Amino acid sequence: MPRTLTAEEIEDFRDRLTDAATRLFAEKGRDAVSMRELAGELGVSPMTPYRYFKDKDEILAAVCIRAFDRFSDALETARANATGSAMERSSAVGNAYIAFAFANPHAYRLMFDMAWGQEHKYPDVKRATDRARKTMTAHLTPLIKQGVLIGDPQLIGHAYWALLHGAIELKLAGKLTAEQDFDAIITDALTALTRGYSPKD
Amino acid sequence: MPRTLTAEEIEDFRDRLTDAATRLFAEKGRDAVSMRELAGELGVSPMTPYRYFKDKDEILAAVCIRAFDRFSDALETARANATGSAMERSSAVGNAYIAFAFANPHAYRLMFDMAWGQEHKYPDVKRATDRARKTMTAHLTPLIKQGVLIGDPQLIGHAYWALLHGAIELKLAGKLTAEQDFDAIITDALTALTRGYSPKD
DNA sequence: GCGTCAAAATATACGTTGTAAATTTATAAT
DNA sequence: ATTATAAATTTACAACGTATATTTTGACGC
Repeated sequence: MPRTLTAEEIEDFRDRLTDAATRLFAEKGRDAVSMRELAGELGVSPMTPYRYFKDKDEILAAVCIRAFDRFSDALETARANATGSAMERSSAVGNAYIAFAFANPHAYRLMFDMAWGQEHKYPDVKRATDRARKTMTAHLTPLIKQGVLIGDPQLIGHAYWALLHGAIELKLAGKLTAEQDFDAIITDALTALTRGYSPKD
Repeated sequence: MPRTLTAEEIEDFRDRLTDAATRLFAEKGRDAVSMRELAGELGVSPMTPYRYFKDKDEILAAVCIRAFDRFSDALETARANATGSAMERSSAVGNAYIAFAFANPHAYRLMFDMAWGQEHKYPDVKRATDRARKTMTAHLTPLIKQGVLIGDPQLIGHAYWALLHGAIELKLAGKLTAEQDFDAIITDALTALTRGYSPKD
């Protein structure tokens, strides 16, 4: 009988390949990295990755999931380390969101490019997304409980999410010029949105 | 002496090819349409488009510019046809924005995918973007003049832009589930943002 | 009208891609 | 040691964008 790969060996290979893919995608973008280059990075022949991943998309999905998890980690850490009022701690989460996106633009883009209407193919992507969603909305509950913000936490969370995501995408896509400064826009818009969700006066 | 193409003939071919590309990209997405298929659509050999466009990216840029122009047209038409208060007419522009994005998801994505940090290569893309930017902010000026909204029109315009764009991208990327309904989110968020930019009570 | 010359169009070809299929290598059980 | 087979590699293929080579075409001087 031949040697068979253990679950740990499989997991280890997948991890190493996902790490390499994450690094290379971050440097050059998704389409600029070939399967051959990816395999070469691990010192194996071009077809070996296909024993561990169905195809390139599945590797992409793994990178996407990892990115979402690092993202969630970053937000949770930011919140855990933040001090001050509930509002200040929530701001720290927002800042961490922005910092992650600009520190990892390719990964950030991949997180929202994966699937495009076929996310059902990779349920783990959905799981990672849902974790991030919870992370992004959880910190709002205290604010609403305290009456600092008024409304449905889910709706408020997604409003902030959409605003941050949109501003970041505009910036990454080069749609904001020097005059349309990202920091000025996001500061102003976050202030307005927060004011809109605040109680009267 | 051989026959040489007139400026109109060149323009005509470019138009026809851009139209075909727009249609095919809309159906199948950018990467699913090959140069060979594109040429076949016009009944010419695979290399003929290269006499009229430098490469596939330049065709993409042309499609992107056309999309931005149709987009600007749609917003301007919506505003021109809208009746009621300045606020109601601005809402019509927002609705037209959303309608365009969901009616032309691939074109919409292409508008914000083009370039990614190398938009300087296609100055016409920037021109088309700037027209859209003006269209999106122009209708806010009356609102500010009337005191319905308070703030810098550029900043307010980009806040709405970011919010709409972000929510649309989240929806198109499949990040909003049934429970996280797009209409509920965008309605709530737009209301809050508008309230945030409104004078005190 | 006819050969001529260059623009326009096409045909061919190349390197690269993702990956299917065929082949080789390596190892656990007999 | 032989054998069976998982794992890895090699080979191969179709499709891609496009560079280069070739053919077609039509306006000009004669």
